[in-house]
Amino acid sequence: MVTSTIQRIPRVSDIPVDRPPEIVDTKSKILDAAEELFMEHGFEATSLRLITTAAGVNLAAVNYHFGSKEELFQAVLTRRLDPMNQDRMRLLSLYESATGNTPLTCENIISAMFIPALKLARDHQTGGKNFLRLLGRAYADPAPFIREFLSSQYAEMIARFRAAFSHALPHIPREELSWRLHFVMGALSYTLAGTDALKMIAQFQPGEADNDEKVLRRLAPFLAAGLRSPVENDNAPGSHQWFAEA
Amino acid sequence: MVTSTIQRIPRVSDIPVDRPPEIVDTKSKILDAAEELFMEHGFEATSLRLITTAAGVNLAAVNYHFGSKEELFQAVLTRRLDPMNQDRMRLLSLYESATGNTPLTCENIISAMFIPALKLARDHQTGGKNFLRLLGRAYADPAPFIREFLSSQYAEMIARFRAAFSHALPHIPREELSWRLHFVMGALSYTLAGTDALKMIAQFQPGEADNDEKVLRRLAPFLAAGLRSPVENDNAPGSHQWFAEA
DNA sequence: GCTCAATTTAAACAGTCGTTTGAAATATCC
DNA sequence: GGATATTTCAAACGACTGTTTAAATTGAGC
Repeated sequence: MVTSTIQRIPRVSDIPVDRPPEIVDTKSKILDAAEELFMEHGFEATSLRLITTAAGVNLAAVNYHFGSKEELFQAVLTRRLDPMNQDRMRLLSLYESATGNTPLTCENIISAMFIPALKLARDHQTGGKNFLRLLGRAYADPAPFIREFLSSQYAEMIARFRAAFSHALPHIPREELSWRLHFVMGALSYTLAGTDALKMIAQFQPGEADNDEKVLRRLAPFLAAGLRSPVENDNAPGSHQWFAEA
Repeated sequence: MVTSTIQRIPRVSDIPVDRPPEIVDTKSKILDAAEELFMEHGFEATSLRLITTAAGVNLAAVNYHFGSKEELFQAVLTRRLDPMNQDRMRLLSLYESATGNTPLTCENIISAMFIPALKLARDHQTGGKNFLRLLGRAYADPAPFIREFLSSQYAEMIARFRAAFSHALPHIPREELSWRLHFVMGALSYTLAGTDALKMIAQFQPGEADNDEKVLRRLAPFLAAGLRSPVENDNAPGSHQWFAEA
């Protein structure tokens, strides 16, 4: 019964990679260069001169086309983030209509979150890999304008997925579920951001093109198990005490 | 049988908070101010003039006592990170000797990782809360000198805990376990870093002093469930397909 | 071909950055 | 208490920052 619904669920390859026809105007050149350099050095450490030189355009072009460095950064993020979150919500709706009245599984919902990210990770042409790392790092950036921007960009998608998880896991209290969803988002962004930080913990040979995909294939079941885990009752007999107080 | 070993396990309150006797020399004043400002604005966005003004010392004092801005940042990290990781390993050894030949549970090992972090989170006097946020953000910082520094600082602790998890979860392949440990570290650092980012997903009222503790109490069981989850076999019948290929 | 708008360009703006310098002040030792 | 080492200080260094300006160039529309 579960497998019958899963078979009707679309595959990654069904989702077309929309490739805009090689735009080479100044605005796009700046966005591409900025995406790579912001990813590599972070927002503060990347100067406009570095970006405009790499893009082969005049220094003043950034302020002319985007207004300021901050607005350029937001434009870099929103160019891919907005379509990705739209994809996520569309995919979730597709799953829901495919399964009819039977609630989605955690795996379904996580797939709806991860597949659009995977789509970017696989898009070697348009620099999607760069973007995922940039996004993961933007999450941890202390700059208020970045936090507020991401917050507004994610608000709709988060609300949508929280409702889906709430449906799939009716026995988990609302507040607990919010936290678990936060953990999922955190693990995802951290994992996407740290492609080279992995050397710290595991020694893998980088360079494989589909590395991100392999990581997400391990991360998804890990998170699904966490989402489904029974809610701890502090005083229940037999439960683990974790960080017991005096 | 499990509970019998757990009862012998030390409690958080058993671990003394060592409070150095209010050092007020120039070096410490700089470290304290730098810790708070680096946490608030990040490494690049924090100027030495901001730090020295806040510390009430001369601008040249940083270069005199620490050599450079980068070395100051490393000193800020190492001041608390090194003792915390030592605590973690000591606690893990304590658990192991307490349970004798019976392998530790995931909960035990996670406790050994989290309790020293909690100890800092509770240490309102010496700015431990600031430090945890700073640490979480340093994880995601793209600056190579930060990544290399953290990598060397964590190497020993990570190896120690990987061995412990390998003992507790013998059925999980080595590479899979490395990834899961990475997910645990990521979720922990992301959670500690994002005290205000939480507003993005869940709407909580901040200001509670023991907020970090409450979060970790939810995060620990979530991660334990992920660590223990069965290893997925891609082609096994009945297993979820996740991101099915064509 | 002329007009008017959009875009690109070089140059300069007013600051801030991390770091260095050499003298002044303080602490330490015999 | 005088000599010596350590620490503090104000000032300046050269380089780099995001942004603005006004002139030069380009592109359509008619």
